[in-house]
Amino acid sequence: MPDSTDNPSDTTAAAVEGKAGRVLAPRRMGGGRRVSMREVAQQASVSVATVSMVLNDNPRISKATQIKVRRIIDKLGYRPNRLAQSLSSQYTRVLAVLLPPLRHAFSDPYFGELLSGICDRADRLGHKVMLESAKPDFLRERKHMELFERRFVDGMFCLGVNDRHHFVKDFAAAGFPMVCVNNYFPELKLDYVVADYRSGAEQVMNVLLQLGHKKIALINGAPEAQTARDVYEVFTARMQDAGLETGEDWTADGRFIEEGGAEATDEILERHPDVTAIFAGNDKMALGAMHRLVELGRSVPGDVSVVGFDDIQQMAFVNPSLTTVHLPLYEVGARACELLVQRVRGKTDKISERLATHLVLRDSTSIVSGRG
Amino acid sequence: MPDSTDNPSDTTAAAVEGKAGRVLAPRRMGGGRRVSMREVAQQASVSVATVSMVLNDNPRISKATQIKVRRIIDKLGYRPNRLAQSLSSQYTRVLAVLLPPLRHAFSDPYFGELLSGICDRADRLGHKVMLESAKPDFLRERKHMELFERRFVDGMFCLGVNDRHHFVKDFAAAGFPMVCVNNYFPELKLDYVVADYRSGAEQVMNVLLQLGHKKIALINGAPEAQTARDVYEVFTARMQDAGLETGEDWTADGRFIEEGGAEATDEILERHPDVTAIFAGNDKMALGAMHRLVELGRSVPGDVSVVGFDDIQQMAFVNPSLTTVHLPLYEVGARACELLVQRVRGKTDKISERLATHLVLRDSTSIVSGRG
DNA sequence: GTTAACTGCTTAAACAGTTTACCAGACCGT
DNA sequence: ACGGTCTGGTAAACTGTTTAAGCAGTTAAC
Repeated sequence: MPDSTDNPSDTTAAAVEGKAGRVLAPRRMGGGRRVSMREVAQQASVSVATVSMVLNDNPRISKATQIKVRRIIDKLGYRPNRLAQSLSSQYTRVLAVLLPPLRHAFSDPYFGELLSGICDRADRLGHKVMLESAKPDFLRERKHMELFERRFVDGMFCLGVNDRHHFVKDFAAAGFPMVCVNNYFPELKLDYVVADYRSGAEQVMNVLLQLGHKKIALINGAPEAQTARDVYEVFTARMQDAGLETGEDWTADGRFIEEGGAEATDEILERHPDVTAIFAGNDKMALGAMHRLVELGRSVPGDVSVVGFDDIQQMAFVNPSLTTVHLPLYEVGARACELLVQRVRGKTDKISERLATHLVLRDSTSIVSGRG
Repeated sequence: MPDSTDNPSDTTAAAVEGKAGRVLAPRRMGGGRRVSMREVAQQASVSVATVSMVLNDNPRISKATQIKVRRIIDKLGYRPNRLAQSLSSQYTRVLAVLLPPLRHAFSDPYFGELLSGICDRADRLGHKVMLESAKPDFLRERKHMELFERRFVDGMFCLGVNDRHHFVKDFAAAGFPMVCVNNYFPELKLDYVVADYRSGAEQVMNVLLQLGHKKIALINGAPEAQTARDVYEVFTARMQDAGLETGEDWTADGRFIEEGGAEATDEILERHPDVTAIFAGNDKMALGAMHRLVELGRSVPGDVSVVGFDDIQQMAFVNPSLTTVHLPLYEVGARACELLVQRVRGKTDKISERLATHLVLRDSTSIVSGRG
């Protein structure tokens, strides 16, 4: 297929291309001729300062000049260069989202929902969003600080952080706006927006106890996260309140992933074959648990009820559909974005919010079976 | 705060500040004192041009000066301001990802995987990634062009685009680097990287036919996408090759979502209650189909085999685990990123690639049942 | 009728780098 | 001793905005 002559005998195509008598000449690729404020000013017979003020709706410009300049702007198709704007003004109007360096973190619907909320709201507030992954190298080279120091961004969202991530303190120390999204650090005084994990866990325990379950296990993820500890505490407290057996051996770590949920299920079944309900700290672990249970010949919810947490998209469509706690992740992201923008604009008082959660009853839970 | 006397009782600070008796005074929050190239130059007793050349490893700088300047840079903790860098140089080193305006697009693992690949590779290549959603307003206001014109970005990825998205032509017309990620336009000569949908579909058809299926239905998404048409064409061709019944009524639109997959399944069952296999154009529709089948009392794969497409994360853990075509979405994203960066750097010859796909056999498929 | 305030715009100094053109001194051959 | 080529560096122009300070001309105040 060596086709050295391109488009032979094609005389019409170029003309057909249409619109603006093409053949835009050699000017460097990247679009025609860039128009600067200078040229607008010249054509309008005013100074660049005037053009700038017109663009910023400065009231010191007369109506007449406004219109005259705007007309020229439209005529020339002028677009202000935002690098220059940001350089001389205070703001970049860009926010960064720092994601944990998990394998393919973006494809996790949990982070996806948060991200959706952040991006949509940022857009509405006139901000751009930049993505970063908190890899070890990234942090070691202090790139998270560089983002601010080199004026890439005005503010930062931290997702999926926990007590082991000491870098979260750096931002506050340097005075850079940052908000933790869906996690918090009671002792650190950082800005945050979270879903109400405690309330969600309470609702789960209520329904499981009401269904008559007495042998309930908890599969949880990183205990380094305050939200995970919240769930654990509620679980333990409610079991004790009900006078039921609890403790370390009724808990297993599922690392917040499907495989982990499956393995944790093995552990639990080994220690307590008579378990009748499993409460998982997120939906992915719940899915792993259900999968393993079915593999081992236990029916869900017939033999064992399973409850998840997060309410990510697919969970309404797995078999059986999963009972879970709906977290308003989209809203958490959106709200975090609003608060961060306020911070960037100079708001100084403490910023934190807790959004309500609610249980979604589906088919993975049922009244305890005979032997329970 | 009327402070008519400037810097009262401050005799030393002003002198220390250096250069132009500054009076930087109440420096706004956002980290301590920002160091500029100027100050590095002064302390090192060289010109700013020299400092700039040191930073850019210009060979015209002597080893001695290199070291001297770098020492000062480290001492002062100087970080070049990238707004100024981008303003005077050619590049911003930022790429944009344009996502379709689907409800909560980010939480779709399909886009997530592509995004992961893009971001990881961009990071390695020294580029930042910005997120945008192609909402109607966004396009109407030509914000997709503004991103380039206002020098926000050097290049752009388009995800989830199809023939209805006329804006994809705008980039090429204006000479802005853009690459289509996992879709393509045979007649448009745009840069793209795709997974090999045809080969994937061939593999699916091979296995279904080998398992003895004769009544096979296809649930597909937007026929406006070339990749979807590829799947459809292979499906039809292979059915005809095998002398089996095919046609419009053996196909249904599932809009690429779970609900759509479920509804499409209803349609198909109504038209052909004797169907023994369903081939879905993506995993979400396959999940919806399985859910509906089970709901209606048909067992998977006992009564009906189901095959998906994409191989998104959770599909190994649903019940039954889904047989599907693995698309190397992460690699597609990563490769697209490499190609886009080449384009940005001036590469001019056509850029396009097709990455291999392979079938992943799991538990949602089996040999055709008795009556088949 | 002079001073004061306001209007509407301009000038020029930031902002923080890159890059081109030039220049002084060292080195070299004749 | 003199012109030519390197070397390593500098000064200045340039990127495209914002914004503080300044300045005519008009109006209002006393």
